[in-house]
Amino acid sequence: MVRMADIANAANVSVATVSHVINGTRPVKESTRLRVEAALDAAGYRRDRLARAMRRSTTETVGVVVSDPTQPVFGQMIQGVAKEARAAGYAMMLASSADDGQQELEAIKTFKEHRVDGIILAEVSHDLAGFDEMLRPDSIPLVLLDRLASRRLDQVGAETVGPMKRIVDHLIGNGYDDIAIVAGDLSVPTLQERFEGYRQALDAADIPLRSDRVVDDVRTEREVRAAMRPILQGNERPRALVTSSTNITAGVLGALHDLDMRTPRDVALVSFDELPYAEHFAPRITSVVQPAVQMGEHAMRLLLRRLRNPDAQARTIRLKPRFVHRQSCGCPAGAPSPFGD
Amino acid sequence: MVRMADIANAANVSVATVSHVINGTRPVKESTRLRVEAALDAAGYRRDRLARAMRRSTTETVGVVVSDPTQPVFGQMIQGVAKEARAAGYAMMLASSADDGQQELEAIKTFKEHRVDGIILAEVSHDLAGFDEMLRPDSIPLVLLDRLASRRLDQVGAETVGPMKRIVDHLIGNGYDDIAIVAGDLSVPTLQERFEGYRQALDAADIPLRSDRVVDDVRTEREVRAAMRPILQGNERPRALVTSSTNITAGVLGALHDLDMRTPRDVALVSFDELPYAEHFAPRITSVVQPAVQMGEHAMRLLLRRLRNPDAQARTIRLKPRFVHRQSCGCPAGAPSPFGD
DNA sequence: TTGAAAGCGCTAACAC
DNA sequence: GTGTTAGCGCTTTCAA
Repeated sequence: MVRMADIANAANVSVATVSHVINGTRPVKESTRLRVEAALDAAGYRRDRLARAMRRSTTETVGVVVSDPTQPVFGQMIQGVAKEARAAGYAMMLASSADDGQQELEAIKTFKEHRVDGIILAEVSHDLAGFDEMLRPDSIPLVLLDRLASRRLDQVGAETVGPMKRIVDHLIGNGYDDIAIVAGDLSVPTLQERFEGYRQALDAADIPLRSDRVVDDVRTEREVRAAMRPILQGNERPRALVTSSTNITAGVLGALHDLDMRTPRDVALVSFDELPYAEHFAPRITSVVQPAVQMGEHAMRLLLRRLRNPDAQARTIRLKPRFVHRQSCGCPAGAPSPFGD
Repeated sequence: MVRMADIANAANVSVATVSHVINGTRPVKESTRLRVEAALDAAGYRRDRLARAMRRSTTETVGVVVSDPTQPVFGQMIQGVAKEARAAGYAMMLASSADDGQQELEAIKTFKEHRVDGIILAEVSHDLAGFDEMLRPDSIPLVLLDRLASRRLDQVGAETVGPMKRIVDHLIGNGYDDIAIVAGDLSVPTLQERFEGYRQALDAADIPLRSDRVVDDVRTEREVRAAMRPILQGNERPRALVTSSTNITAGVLGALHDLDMRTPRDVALVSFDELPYAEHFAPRITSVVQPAVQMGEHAMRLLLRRLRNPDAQARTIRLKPRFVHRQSCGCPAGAPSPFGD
């Protein structure tokens, strides 16, 4: 690699002048500047961000931890972060945690060793040990994405309770009064919130909450699939289902397939989170869609703001999801979307 | 951050000794070692990879460029790279190129500024300017993923011609003799190869290649959707379709939906590349599935090998895709998979 | 078995 | 308007 010293030699100036030409950090006589720029060009000089970071103690790099980059929603968040990072001249380091608190901590430590300026945690494990340490004000700037925690932290998520209530309301408005929720692991805060939306919708409609209509403590697609089979069989089955995440929806679809059941004919379905390419496939599932790309963008912007102003007050941003009205909720075909989009 | 010098002070040794204790780079007397380790622990020392990289001129970081992280197949590749990188103690920088040669070059330059040890290009733009420069032996180690180029480079891809031929053979074996291919942009090498597989299958079956059965020069899902409508209308329509990528398949599904057509009833369909969660949805599309995670793993391993041995001979790895036999190809239900899986 | 010190490439304080 | 130089935190050579 060609260094500043080489350029300085070629242009007959000091390294200081070269540095100032490159960074525009102090006035340089026109003729000198041109000479330096010519030398820079001729040599194909590229700055060494390592040395620069060393000296300035800022790497202009952010670390992003996601639980699973193969899930489209995380790909979208990554995309959003990457876009804003690039615009601000930041590089992005990425690590995958497999939703495991241990690996997540590991990744954070590695990021710190690399002296990233800040960290974005897309879907922090809810059981993250050493979480308190992150709250220490002298710790590295941190933004939480998707799964939120303390309001003392910068964080970006989607609205959950309201939208979930709204799609359950929609089912109720369609005449369903026996609605089950496949809620997933209720110790996860976001899933807990989605359940809360369901609860509120039933409450508002004076429908009693029945524990045999709440499928919780299921984590994987496979578990959901297995758990749903007995529930969907027989005449006692619920007439409508609400699902709380992509994987859960996938598991439910698996169970429906196993039983050769159709939606909305045999059971109505609405889903929080959408499966990719969902618009092309049957069943066409009425869904709440999180604006994942924008969430990533906001997270990066929040981090940049914090880097510029370390003492800024912590901010929590909740973005509105979109409602996509399709057929699985059992509305008459061609009916206008009750969601106003 | 606590520095080595602090540890050296605390343990009453020189920084050299601290360094050697941490890295195990020279024998240290047991008692000294214990004292240093105690001090390390007490202070919660974490090494500074920046300073280390500065001195050793290796960052133990790799750069990955993908064209679009929201596409599951790239998420999978990223996952594979991340896993192997972590196992080898490497950090991963990620940039998204939007399949644009300009942004791709930009990302590569930024990576070089950050002095990454090597770069993985997942789906290099086929029009990448300055490509020759990468072939220069003094350039930074590089591995191509998915879209391959010169055999003088390390690269990892999936087999294409053979598998494509095989699924077209499968259609032919099912009695279809009027098969169209939705080939996408044939200036993209991987898509060109897939087309070649189609051509070979027709050739082997003595079916003439008709230019009105080749839909090329379509790039986006939207373009495919629009282009397919006239082709699918009327009685002259092909009886079977082969699609060359996820986006193309999505566009075809859109067109089928627009025309209220079903597969395999109105037209049979097989797809190269699979849409995520495809197993849960109708139509259930017979597909060739690339082992994207393993491709990512191999790419990282190839890069590590090159870093250890810069003079190793360039290697091209082609992984076998899986065949997933479903209903869209029009085989009788319950027929055994002709693919032997 | 250990320590002193040079130096990786840059930025910025200070001097002229 | 420009140059000299200390120093960021580490690794590693040389010397003891």
